[in-house]
Amino acid sequence: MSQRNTGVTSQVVNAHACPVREVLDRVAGKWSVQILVAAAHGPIRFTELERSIDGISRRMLTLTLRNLERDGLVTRTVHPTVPPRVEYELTSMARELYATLLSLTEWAERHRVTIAEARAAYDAEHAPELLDV
Amino acid sequence: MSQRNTGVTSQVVNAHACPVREVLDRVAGKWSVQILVAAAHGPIRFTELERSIDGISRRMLTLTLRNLERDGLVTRTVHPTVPPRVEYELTSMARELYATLLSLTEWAERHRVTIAEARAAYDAEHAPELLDV
DNA sequence: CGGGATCCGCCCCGATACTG
DNA sequence: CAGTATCGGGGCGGATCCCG
Repeated sequence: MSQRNTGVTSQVVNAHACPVREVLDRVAGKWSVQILVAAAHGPIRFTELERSIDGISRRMLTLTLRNLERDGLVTRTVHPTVPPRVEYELTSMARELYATLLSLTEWAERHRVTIAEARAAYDAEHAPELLDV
Repeated sequence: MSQRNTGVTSQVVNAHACPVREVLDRVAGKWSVQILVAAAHGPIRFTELERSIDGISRRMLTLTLRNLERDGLVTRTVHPTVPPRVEYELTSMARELYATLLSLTEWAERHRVTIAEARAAYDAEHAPELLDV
């Protein structure tokens, strides 16, 4: 099967499942969201993305951009100038998605502390048994 | 460092980054969302989850539930009856998250066709070069 | 400048078997 | 019924080098 790999396992299998997975398969990659954020305010060049994201490798930047382009979330425009100039821009579809992600951001910030506490409590409850005795 | 693995790489590194990643790290797992969906309407037993999700292994069901529990998204209640009876239930925090996921669902369904077309176009444009010559 | 190609480690997840 | 333990594959992502 000549199906390309987009980032998270199995497109085919989960197709029938809830559509949320479709979104997640597209956005759950380690860098996808940060790229969308960085490109949210207008066209941006490859190197600008590379510097603004911090920690990303050229490889992953390229791969993630390709996947986003493939899914119609970003457009890639090549300006055939002497030093090559490539600009990436969000599609309207991607800008809608970006807006939607904001409600997730909200949720995360509202419950960030609670989650941290829940983790600490869980770890305190389950880890010591290994060291204690 | 005794930090547990929750599903998607690096908690520490991305802590400073956008909080969306925090949510995704928690939900991007292959089964997390389906479990949240299955448990959305009320307490549900382990085996009920296992049967209602279809395709999930006992192992992954357990692991994903543990992570959700650790993050405070589900509660685990053990009834010490003769055949053991364990019920999982969403916390209010998780129900809020579930509601938020609905806007993602919407987005996915609105653009599902467009995305599929974008993919087909991209693949048609980039794949043939390998076979053609 | 904007990539592509390759090698490799790590973690996610599946399959199977065993337990209280 | 509700898990745990172990083995193993696959793919995501990092590092490095090379190209037009």
